[in-house]
Amino acid sequence: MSKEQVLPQLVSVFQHYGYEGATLARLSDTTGLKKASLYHYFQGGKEQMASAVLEYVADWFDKNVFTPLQSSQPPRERIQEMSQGLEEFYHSGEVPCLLSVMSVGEANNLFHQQLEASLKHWLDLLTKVVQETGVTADTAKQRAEDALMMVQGALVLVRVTNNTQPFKRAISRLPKILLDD
Amino acid sequence: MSKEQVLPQLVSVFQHYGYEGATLARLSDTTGLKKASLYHYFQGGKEQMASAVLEYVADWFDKNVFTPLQSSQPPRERIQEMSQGLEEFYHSGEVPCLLSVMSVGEANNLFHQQLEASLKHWLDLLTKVVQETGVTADTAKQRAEDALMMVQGALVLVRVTNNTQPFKRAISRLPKILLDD
DNA sequence: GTCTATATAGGGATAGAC
DNA sequence: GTCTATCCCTATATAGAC
Repeated sequence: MSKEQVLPQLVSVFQHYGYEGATLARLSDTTGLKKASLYHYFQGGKEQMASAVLEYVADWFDKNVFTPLQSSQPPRERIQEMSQGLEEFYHSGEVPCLLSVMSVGEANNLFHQQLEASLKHWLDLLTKVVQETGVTADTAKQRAEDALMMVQGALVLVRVTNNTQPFKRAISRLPKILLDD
Repeated sequence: MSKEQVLPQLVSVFQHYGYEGATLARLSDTTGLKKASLYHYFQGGKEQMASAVLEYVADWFDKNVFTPLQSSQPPRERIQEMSQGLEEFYHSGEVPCLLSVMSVGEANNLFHQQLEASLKHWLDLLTKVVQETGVTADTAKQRAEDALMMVQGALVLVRVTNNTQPFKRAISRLPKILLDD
């Protein structure tokens, strides 16, 4: 068993239970590793596990969402690829967003910098893509913000209503929001 | 000291720390009442406190957001009044949304019905208002969903970026989203 | 109605055997 | 590298005095 094998399982627990709800007992049950074994991989304990989880997800986004956004294709195609990455990650919204659950309570103090950096990076890249279509920097930034709000809001709606349609629709409307079709 | 006096303080703790993060110690510190005194008001303990908090907020929304939405004024004015209620409640997004923080982990099991009912009620009322402007039921529902996504997403963005502008802009754009200006 | 004191369980974390 | 056993602290909850 390696760190890379347990991390996705830890990710899932933190996504679904949040930082305080992600108890060592649950992390242990999910991974099949006893608490002491988890401490073998993460000497910093739960806090380090959460930090590693955020880093893991940030890397995943880099590869599957941010890199496509920076490709040499036309804006519309890049946005399309981003959408595919989002659908793959959030599974139509069935998977809660780490950004949202980790920005609460104690966790928000511990990881605020990591969270803010990730979000701002995403916002910056999106803004640049939109700007390439010829709009002003301000307009581009607002559209990028609108797009992220839509995605984040959709994730909340899906969680509460147990209905994945809002997420699917939000994703499908990203091109319209960003490119003003 | 009465239940009505402590409830707003409990609301604040649950909003900022979530269900698992809202420890009795924090609830005690915030209210100035010792734990045993909190149990005097809420014999069902923390679970009942959370439930009462959700009910309190639902009542507040009924009075300050939902009732205005059902007035005899034209749709635009009613939406304007809803926006004022939202601004008052969320303080430009500085106050996290209970719907979002309570739909995580254990709390999501305990309170899912209450949360879903509140959200669906809001969605229904908004849909009706939009429908009065002459659009189809489907279009009205989609716009209502868009509006709520925008608000919820804005609250996440504000929490993570420590910048209230997205929320203010989201609120100001509600008429456009709902009435398609 | 509010308190101190206390009971009981669960949380995070560590020691040390294998 | 994984485990059992254990430590200490915090969390929820209760008993009973004032």
